[in-house]
Amino acid sequence: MSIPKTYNPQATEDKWYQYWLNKKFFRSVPDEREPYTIVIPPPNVTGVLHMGHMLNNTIQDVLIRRARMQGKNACWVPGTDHASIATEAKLVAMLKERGIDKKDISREQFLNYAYEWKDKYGGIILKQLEKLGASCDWDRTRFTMEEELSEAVIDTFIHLYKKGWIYRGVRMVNWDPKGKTAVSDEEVIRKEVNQKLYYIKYSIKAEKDQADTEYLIIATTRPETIMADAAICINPNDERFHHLKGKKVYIPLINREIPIIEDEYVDMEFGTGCLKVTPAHDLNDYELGLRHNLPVIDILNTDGTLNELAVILVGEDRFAARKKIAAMLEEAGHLEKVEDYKSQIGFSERTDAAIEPRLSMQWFCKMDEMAKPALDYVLNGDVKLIPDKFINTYRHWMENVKDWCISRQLWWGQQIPAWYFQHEAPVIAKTKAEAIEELVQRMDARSKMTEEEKKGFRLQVSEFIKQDEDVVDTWFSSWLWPISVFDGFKDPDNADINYYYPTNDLVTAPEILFFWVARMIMAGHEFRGKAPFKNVYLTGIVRDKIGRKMSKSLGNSPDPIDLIEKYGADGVRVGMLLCSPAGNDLMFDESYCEQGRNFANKIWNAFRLVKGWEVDATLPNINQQAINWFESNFNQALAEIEDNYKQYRLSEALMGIYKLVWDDFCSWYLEMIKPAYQQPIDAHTYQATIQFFERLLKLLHPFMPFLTEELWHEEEVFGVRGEMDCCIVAPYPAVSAIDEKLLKDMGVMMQAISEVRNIRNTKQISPKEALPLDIKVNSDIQYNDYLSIISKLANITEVKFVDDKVAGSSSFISGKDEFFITLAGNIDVDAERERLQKEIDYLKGFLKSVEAKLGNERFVQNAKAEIVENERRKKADAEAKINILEESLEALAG
RNA sequence: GGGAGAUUAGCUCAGCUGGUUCAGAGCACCUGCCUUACAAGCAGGGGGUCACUGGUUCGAACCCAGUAUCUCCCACCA
Repeated sequence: MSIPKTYNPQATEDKWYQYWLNKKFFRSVPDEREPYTIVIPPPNVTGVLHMGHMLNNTIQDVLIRRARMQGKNACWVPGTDHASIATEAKLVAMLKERGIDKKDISREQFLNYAYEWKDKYGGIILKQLEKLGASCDWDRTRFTMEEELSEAVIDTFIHLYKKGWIYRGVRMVNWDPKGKTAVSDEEVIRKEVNQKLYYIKYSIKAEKDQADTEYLIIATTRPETIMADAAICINPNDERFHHLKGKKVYIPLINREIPIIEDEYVDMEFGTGCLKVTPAHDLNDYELGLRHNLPVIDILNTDGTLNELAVILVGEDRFAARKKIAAMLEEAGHLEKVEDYKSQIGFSERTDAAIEPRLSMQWFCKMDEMAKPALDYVLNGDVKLIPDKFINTYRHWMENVKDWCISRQLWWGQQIPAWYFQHEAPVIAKTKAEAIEELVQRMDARSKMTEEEKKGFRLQVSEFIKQDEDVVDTWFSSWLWPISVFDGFKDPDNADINYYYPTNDLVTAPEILFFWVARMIMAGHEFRGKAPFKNVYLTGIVRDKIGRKMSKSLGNSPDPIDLIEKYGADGVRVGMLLCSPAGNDLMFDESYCEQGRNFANKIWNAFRLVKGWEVDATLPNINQQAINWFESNFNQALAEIEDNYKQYRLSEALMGIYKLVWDDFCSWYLEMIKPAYQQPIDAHTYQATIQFFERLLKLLHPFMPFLTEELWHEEEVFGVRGEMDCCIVAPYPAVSAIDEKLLKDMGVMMQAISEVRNIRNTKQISPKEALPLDIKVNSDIQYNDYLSIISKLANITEVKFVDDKVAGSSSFISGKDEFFITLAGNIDVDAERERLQKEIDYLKGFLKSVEAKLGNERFVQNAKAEIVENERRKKADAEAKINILEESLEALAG
C-alpha cells in the first residue's frame, strides 16, 4: 500500500490514452442518442502545436468529455488544413535551402515535394493533441486536400459559377510579392509604419520657345513609382494651381511627359495639394485613371522588383529602388525635402511581405447574397456568438462585405476548374473530358458539325486545352469543413450528415471570425439550408505575462509539449483554463500550470488518505452530520457549476470545482470525518466518502481526464471495475436536494472553528493544545449535532453550555451565539478589550448607516418592501450584536 | 478617420435586474506551523476613493454625460 507522495503524470497519461483508444470511447457513430458534435478548427497540416491550439483544444475537449458523460453521443471530428499559401511559402523556402528553385521545376514535381513533406510532417500536430488528452474520433480524421474534400471544393465552385456568383475579371488586388500571389482583403494586415514623405519637383513643360523653369511639387511615400506616373492631379477648386490647368509636366529622371488633370478627389489640405497618379500601383489612382482615361503602366514584376517599363533601376527591389531613387532625385535637384511620416501599410497575413496593389485577372466570389442570410442567423440568435460583443463586429463586416478574391497564384491547393482553349471564353468543368465536350457542344451550336468534324475538333481541343494555373483560396475549402467532413457534398443524404449536422459548438479564435466562421455560415446556408453550428465560442489570444502576443519570432512562447512534460497534461489544462474567460485575451504564465499541477497533487493526496483507511464494520457512524452537510454542499456547488457551464464560463466552472474539492471536501469534510492516526473508520462513513470521491472525480474529469481515470480504477477503494466502467463514460452527476438550514448552521460552526483557531494563532497557542469551549446559545441551532465536529476541528477538550457570560475568557460571536475560551493563564485584558471595542465601533458605524437609511422617509416610501424589511433586520441584528459585545466588555472590566 | 469594448486588491479576473451573496475569488504577500494525506502542504491574517469629473436617484462599482488611458475591429488620403 505504498503510494507515492506526489502524483506522477508521466506514468499514467499514455497508459490511459491508449486504453481509451483501445476501448473506442472516442468513437462515435449515429445512434438513437442525442448527438453532440464539434468539428475541430483544422490546424495547418505541417504545423506544430502552439499555445493557442492548446487553449482552443482544451476547451473543446472539456465540452466534448462533459457531453459524453451526460450520455450524449459525443463526436469530435479532427483534421488538418492544407493552408495553401503558408505551406507553399514554407515549402518554397525549404526547397531553396536544398538549392531548388520553384521556377525550375514543374507543377507535378513541386506537388511531389509537397506531398513528401506533408507525409513527413503532417499529423505531428495531431499526435501532439493526443498528449493533451484530446478525445477526438480519430477514425474520422480528415484533410482539406484529400480527394473527397477537394472534389467538394470543385463541385461548389461549379455550383456557384452556374449561379452567377463566381466571376473572373481584372481588378486591383492585394498582391503578395513574396508568395507571388493575390490574397483576399481579409488576409491583409495593416500596420502602422514609419515612412518618409518625399517632396519631388516635377518640371512644367513650358510654352513654346520658353525654357522649362517652372516646377510643381508633389508629396509621395513611394518615389520609386514615379516612372509609372500617368498624370499629375490637382483639385479644380484649388486657386493656387489654376495656372497649371491644361499643362504638362516631365517625370524627373526619365523625362516622360504626362498631363495635369483635375479631379475633386484630391485633398487640397494634404501634402502640396498636387497628387501624382499611378494607376498601376494604387487603388485610388487606378479609379482616377479610369475616370480620366489614363494609361496603366505597371513597372513591377510579380516579385516586387522593377521591370523594363521603369526604364531606370530595372531589376531592383521596390524598397531598394526607393532609397536609390531618392538619392538620384536629390542629385538631380528634384528633391525638395523629406519628412518623417507615419502611415498604415498592408502586410500579407501569411508571409508578412508588404502588399502591393496590383492589377490582375482573378476569380471572385460574390458575397452580397450569401452575406444576408448569414447575418440573419447571428442577429436572430440561431447562431450564438460567445461572448456576444462580437455580434456588432460581425454585423459591421457582413453589411460591408466585398467580393471575395478566391484565386491564388499557387500550386498547393485545389486547381481552379476553368479550362481555356484558344480565344474561347473559359469553360467551367470538373474534368478535362467534360470541358472538351462542352467546347464541342458550344462549337456545334454555333455551326453544326458532322460527327467526323466533331472527332477532329475533339482531338484538336484535347491537345491545346489548358486548365487554369491557379488554385483556390484555402478558405474556399475550409468554409465547407462542417459539411465536407461528413461527406455532405459527395452524398448529401447520408446517415452521418443527417445525424451530426448542424453541429453544436465551434471553438475558435476571433481573428478568423470573418475568414472562416462567417463563410462557414454562408456555406452552411447555401448548401444545407442550415447554419453549421449553434454556438461559437471565441477564445482569446494567448499572450505572455506582459501582454505581448506569443510568437516564434519573439521567442516568448513556451513549447506546449515541454509544459505537459513538466506539469502533466492535467496540470496544463487546468492552468490554461484558470485564466481564460471567453473572448478575453489570456496573459499566460507558467505559474498557472504550477497551480494546476498542485491541484492534481492535492487530489492525489486526498485519495492517499482515503485509501489508507481501515474499515471496522462494528463501529458506529458518528459522522452523519458531516455527511449530510457535504451532500448539500456538493449539490449547491454543482448547481452553480452547471450554471457557469450553461453560460460557457469554463474558468468559473473550473474554479467552482477547485474550491469544492480543495476547500469543502479536503479542508473541511475530510478533516471532519478523518479518524485518529491508525484508527479505523466506520463502514457507513467510508462508503459515503468514497461515493463523494467518485462524484468529484466525475466533475473533475472533463478538465483532468488522466488523473481522474487513474484514480477511478483504484480497486482497493472503488472495487474491481468492468473493462468499460471508466470515468470517461461515467454518468455525470445531477443536482439533488439542498438542505439550506444545514448549510447555514454549519456556516456558523465553521466560523466558530476559525475563530478558535484565530485565538490560538494570536495567542501563540499550539494547535496541539486542546482548549475548553463554553457556548451561550441564543439561536435555534441544535448544537448537540455538531459537538463532535467542533471538538475535532477546533481541538476542544470539552464543550459546556452556559446561560451567562464566562468571565475572564476570550469571547467571540458566530451567528447569534456567543463562544468563550477560557485560557489557562491570565488573559490579556487590554488586548481583549481593544478587540471588542474595535468590533463594537465597526458595528456602530454600520448601524448608523442603516438607521440613516431607515430614518429617510423617501427611502421607506420608495424602496421595495422587502428591501426595507431587510434593512430593519440588519438593524436588529446589529443592535443585538452590539449588546452582546458591550456586555462582554463590561464583564471583562468586572 | 469610423466603430466596439475595457479600466474593481500587487497580478489575473467575477460582480446578473441599482438596495446583505456589495466591495468578492484565485494567485501572490505577511505571521505561525515539517500537526504521519499533501511544505506542490496546514492554520490564520493584511490588502481596494471600484480610472477621473459631473449628473440622475431616497440610494450608484452598476444608469446617463464628459475626460483620460488601454485593447481590438474596420477604413484607399498621396
